[in-house]
Amino acid sequence: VATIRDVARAAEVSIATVSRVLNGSPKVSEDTRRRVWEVATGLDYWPHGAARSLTTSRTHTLGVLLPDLFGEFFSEVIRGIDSAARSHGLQLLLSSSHAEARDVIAAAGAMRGRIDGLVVMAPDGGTPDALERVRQRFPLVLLNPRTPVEGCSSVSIANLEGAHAAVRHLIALGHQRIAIVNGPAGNADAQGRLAGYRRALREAHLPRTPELEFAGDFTESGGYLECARDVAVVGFDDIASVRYLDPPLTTVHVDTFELGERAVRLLVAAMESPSSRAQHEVLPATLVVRRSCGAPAGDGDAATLASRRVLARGGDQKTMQATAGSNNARRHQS
Amino acid sequence: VATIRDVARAAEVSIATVSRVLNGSPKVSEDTRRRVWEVATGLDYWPHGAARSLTTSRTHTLGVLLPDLFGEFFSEVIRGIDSAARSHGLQLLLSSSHAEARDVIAAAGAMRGRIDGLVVMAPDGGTPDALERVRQRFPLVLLNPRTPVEGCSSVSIANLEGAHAAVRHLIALGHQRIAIVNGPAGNADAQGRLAGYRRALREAHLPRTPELEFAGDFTESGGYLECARDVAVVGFDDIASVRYLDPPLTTVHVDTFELGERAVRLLVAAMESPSSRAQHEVLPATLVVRRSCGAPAGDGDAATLASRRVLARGGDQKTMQATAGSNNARRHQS
DNA sequence: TTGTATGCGTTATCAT
DNA sequence: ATGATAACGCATACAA
Repeated sequence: VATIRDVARAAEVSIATVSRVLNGSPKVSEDTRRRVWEVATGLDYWPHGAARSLTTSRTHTLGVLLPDLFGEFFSEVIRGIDSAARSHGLQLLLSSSHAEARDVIAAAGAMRGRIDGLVVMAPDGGTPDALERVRQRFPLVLLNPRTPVEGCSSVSIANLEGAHAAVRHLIALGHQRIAIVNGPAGNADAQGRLAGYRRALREAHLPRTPELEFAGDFTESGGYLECARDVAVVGFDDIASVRYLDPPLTTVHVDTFELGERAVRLLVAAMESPSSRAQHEVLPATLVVRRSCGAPAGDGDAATLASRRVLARGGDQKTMQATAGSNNARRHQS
Repeated sequence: VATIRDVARAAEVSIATVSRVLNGSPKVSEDTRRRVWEVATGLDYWPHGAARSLTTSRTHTLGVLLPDLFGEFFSEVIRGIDSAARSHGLQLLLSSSHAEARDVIAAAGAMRGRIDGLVVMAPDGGTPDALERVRQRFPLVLLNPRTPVEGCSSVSIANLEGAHAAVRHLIALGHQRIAIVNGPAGNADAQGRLAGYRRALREAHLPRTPELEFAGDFTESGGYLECARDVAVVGFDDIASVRYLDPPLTTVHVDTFELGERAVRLLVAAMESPSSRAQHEVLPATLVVRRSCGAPAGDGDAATLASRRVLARGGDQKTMQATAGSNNARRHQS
């Protein structure tokens, strides 16, 4: 509970001098510097953050707004954000569960004067000009934005390309009836993936079947499909646990950790030179072939059989599944 | 960038009146109240958090110190913390990667003046009197403390009881050689689990075999065991993904979400009445029997066989595995 | 009901 | 090299 004034009194100097010592100003005699340090540690003095940032108008803190915290996807995003922030000596002010635009505004408003910049993962509903109001308060970086915001850096996922590669893979394996279990229609990721899915079908001259386009909710249970036939499955995001499924899930891999890391890098850049132009980075989404579409090594029947169980259990958080009915008449009973 | 003064000027009142309106003071005429509100929203005025908390000495923010952010365990803890905090209108200042005592001190110090209370999950090394220095700054709650701190609420996991139940289960199934893949020796969780493990052995009059007590690191790879025999496996923590393993993992279940939730509840209680006595809650750890120790329904052989694969892939974050060589001479080749 | 003035704990701009 | 002192943006006790 000691303030800078207490230290000054005890060290018999002015508070200005104490401040100089604490901030490592060179214009202090070695003698008093030592004395002040001793007194400060003796009183166990801790500077008051709010007071400090009131004068400096810097908080050394980054705000983070997420729609949710559930599951390995967000977990890794935060870890990436934290890692990058920490390497810049920045703390994290976290706030989640922002479904609507005015939630975002409210949360950002509560952060006014407490952060130097903000990372926002906008919710499905999209936040049209709401983000514009935020942007003129502090530097802003968007994570996977539904639509770009003027003068605002962003980093997003190559959803279209990822889904495209996934469906092409299934087609190459000989599948013809290919379904997509997607996210909500308004969701930016979902839209990109749907576009990739459709493009791949188009390129292969396969018909587009509305009944095979499911608008899920990115949850595990959302991945359930009522289907009694064997299917090949490919997921999206490659969260850690899917490789332990049986069979290991073939997925589109996205480096979620890096997603968060990059956002912070862009944010720091924007903070350091506010005049610099906004940058838009896109994280690659690459196909990782494991065994849920049939084993590469030839024991395809067993793998295909097993893949049915994976599907029945549902997918994973933030997971898109492109499914295909086997047209090779491989049928088994587990 | 509008301050309270700008609003006051534009509304032709004093800043005191603006402050009153913003904070919902009743002693304001309905007329001026409306006018101030209009001007404030017109100027898109956002109160400055640091300034506000400098005068009120309240921040509406909780600090959270964790040793790490990796995996489903911490993910759920944070989610629980966030959920409870949000229900109290509190924000979260997050900081992770605190291995040593002085890391904790440093992180807590950086939070001085920015938080109203602190939740700390102390690292393995333990933080003897370091936490004492923290405690006299703001209300403090410990998550799974290695050793209790005077006047400091805590919530921990019934590690001993959980491990005890797990080992008893294995013994009841007829296993005699039971190993434990644990965490670091200094870790509080690890110590409790080891005690429970040993007690169960003792009660069953089974010999204690030092070679079967492995000090792992709570990571997935740490769960690897070089063993060519079939084993039954039981994990600890019951993170979401283990039920999707094949066979589904029998584990000691801990409500990790609630762990975080409770910590915040205790913290809020301590914040509201600083004079109240410290409370120590213990979260139950109950055995959930799935199939990794043999199927309850009788197809034990197949399940035991499959369980070997689970072990070979390693356990999970924050997972203890009690493993047992089958003494029933059930041997299979996968 | 409203305004004035003081203080919250720092940093920074002046002097000295 | 050091010390007054004025901000920083706001809340509040006290006056009016």
